Amino acid sequence: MIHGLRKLRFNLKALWPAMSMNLKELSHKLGLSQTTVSRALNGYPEVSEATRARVQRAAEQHDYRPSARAKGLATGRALAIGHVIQTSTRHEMVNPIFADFIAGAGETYARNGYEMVLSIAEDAAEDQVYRALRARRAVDGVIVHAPRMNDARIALLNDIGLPFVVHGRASGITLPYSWLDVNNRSAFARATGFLLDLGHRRIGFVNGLEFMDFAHRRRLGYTGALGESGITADPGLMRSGEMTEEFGYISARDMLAGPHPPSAFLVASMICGVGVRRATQALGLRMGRDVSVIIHDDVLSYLQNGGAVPIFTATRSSVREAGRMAAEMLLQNIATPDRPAANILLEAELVVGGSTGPAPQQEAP
Amino acid sequence: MIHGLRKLRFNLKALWPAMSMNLKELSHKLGLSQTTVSRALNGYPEVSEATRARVQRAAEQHDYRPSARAKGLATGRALAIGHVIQTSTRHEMVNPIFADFIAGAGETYARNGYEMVLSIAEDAAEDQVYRALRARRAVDGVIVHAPRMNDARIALLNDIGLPFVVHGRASGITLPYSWLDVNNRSAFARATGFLLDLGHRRIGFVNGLEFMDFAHRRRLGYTGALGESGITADPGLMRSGEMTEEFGYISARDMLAGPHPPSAFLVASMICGVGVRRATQALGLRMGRDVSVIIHDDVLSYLQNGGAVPIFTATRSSVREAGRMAAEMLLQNIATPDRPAANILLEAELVVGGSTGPAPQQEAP
DNA sequence: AATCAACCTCAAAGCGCTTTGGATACAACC
DNA sequence: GGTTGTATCCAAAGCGCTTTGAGGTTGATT
Repeated sequence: MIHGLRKLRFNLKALWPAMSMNLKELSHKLGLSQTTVSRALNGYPEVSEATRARVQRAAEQHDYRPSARAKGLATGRALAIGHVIQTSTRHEMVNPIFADFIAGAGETYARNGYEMVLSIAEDAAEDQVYRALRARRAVDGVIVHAPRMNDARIALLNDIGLPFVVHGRASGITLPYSWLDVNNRSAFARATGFLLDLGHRRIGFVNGLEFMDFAHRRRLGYTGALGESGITADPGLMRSGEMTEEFGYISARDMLAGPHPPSAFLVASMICGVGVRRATQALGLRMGRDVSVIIHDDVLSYLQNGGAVPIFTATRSSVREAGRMAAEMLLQNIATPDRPAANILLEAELVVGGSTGPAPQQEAP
Repeated sequence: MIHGLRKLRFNLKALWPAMSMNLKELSHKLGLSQTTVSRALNGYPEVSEATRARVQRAAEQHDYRPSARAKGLATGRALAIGHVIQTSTRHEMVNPIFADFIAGAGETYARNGYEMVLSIAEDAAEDQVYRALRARRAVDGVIVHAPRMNDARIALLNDIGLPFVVHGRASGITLPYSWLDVNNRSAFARATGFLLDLGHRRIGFVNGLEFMDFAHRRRLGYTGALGESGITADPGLMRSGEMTEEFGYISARDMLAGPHPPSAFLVASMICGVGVRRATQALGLRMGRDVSVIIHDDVLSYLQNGGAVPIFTATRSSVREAGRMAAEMLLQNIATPDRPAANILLEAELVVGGSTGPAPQQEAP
């Protein structure tokens, strides 16, 4: 029985289709040593140009490509970058930004011969995922997504010595680390200021979950700008939650139903904005006239903010571009281990669309 | 100069942090051979339970995890599945479905100890990406996304002998292959029938790009159902394009502006549906009264179709669940190479929301 | 003719695991 | 006592690459 099992396994391996061309066979075909062929293909100078050309041609012809694992084993580098996506069972939400970020980062990896490996981390087991990634030498580094305030992952990764770049920042962490972030605070302060200039005084704020660092900073921007104009933020005008369409809808609907409804909204994302729009229209209000709305636009490829004329006035910053840049940063960190932590702070652009206008005149009571 | 370069490379490797615990060291610590430790950890019966327990405890304690590459090299399997995401430069669109599908598939992989590797394929170079994946033994199999009609990838993958499962199907391919698909044709036929039953006779169809197989089948469902009711599809009521919000908006706006506007729309996705809604509302029409709308809902986690009461009447099928199932299918195919091609056809559910209602009475001319 | 670079090329030793084909010890059986 | 199991364990041979340290060939220089 035991031996039967073993034999089965063995047979499986034997049945495996003839493995593709490998270095040994290729060098044999060429009448060269493996060393020479390897050197020729990896651009070492110890090989004559004539030989190199011959080798390269043969490699192409036989569609030879070195085995990723053998190469990795020999060189000690994985030539792969990890992205850990968190999918909590509580809120089964996949970050909608993820796909575009990945697409951007992927371009950078492809250009540099790196692979991208994705891991799913369920809730608490997150630490284990990073640890495992490191222990199995599965990746040379990771991108940390969606940092929370005081995010524990940063210390963890420093501890276990796995190079990383954070997309975003983590307030409360004092150690230096590499990050790339949008200036959420200034973006939302500016948007708030824009609404104030239009005469709005009661501005509803539909924010993301505020333990997320970006949401925290956005709130600071919002309250700060109000404060500078001598306005105290009204707790009744602030909502925080997972950024779904439904959340935008409910938040706006409830605020508009209150005794002192806002005349404008500051909204965390395009998707939320769609929900806010649904709420305003359900009440027969027109966006840009009766109610002004500013959203944050991540320039997601599948949810563009209109065509030539933006639908929403928005603070804009491409998450795909962020992906490209973050990946580049990480690859540099890996290539130069002693490099000090690098930081990039991107400023969002304010684009004016049809969703904002002067505050309606206050009706006499 | 050359030697300087070499030395640099060498030094880098030397500087590399002390590699984590490996089998050799662990077995030495335990006073056992590598064989025994390996067997103990991999559940072979030739090891006493006492030894196994001792080994497992030590492994945990030292956070030992076998190197993925060494293991892969030794076993001949990569323990990784590839997903190729296409990002054409023409239309810089990332498939919005992708993130949720991946999340579903990732759960399956995680449960089975597999990794997920993503590759970006730019336009034409797609073949090369699959070839490279195979030649470098980077993955044990791939999931094929977004198949087109007569998709050439299926023949290619069969050729190079890389196990795969298609998410969707490819009309025109006669060879058997494994796939998992939603019954798009019946779903759209049913939705069309639903609208016809409500008295709608002019039904606009906002479809995806029709060289995509799913869009092709949806169209067959739509025209088929119309045909059964003795209605010939009006070319002026059919649009096909990349499924963005803007596309939905423009399509609906233009059709509604025509001489014989439709009283209902069949729409390819939730995102498109949002655009259609924007168009109807811009014209002062109310969804569910003046204009009926049915969308296809992939149950994306970040774009749910409302809360308890669906916003849109929809044909519904969870893409995340599809990811889970497709991944399972692929893992089985890999485990049992001679297994005949498996197919799963999921039926979409029709959920009735607030976006549909009886056709408005025709006004007398 | 001898020497010396400069240029090519190679055999062999890892990288960290799995797997094969024994080896060893102990008990049980005839 | 010798044989046969049975339960444990091990040394060593790969897997496919890179890299080290050396060995050959040329052709030019003394």
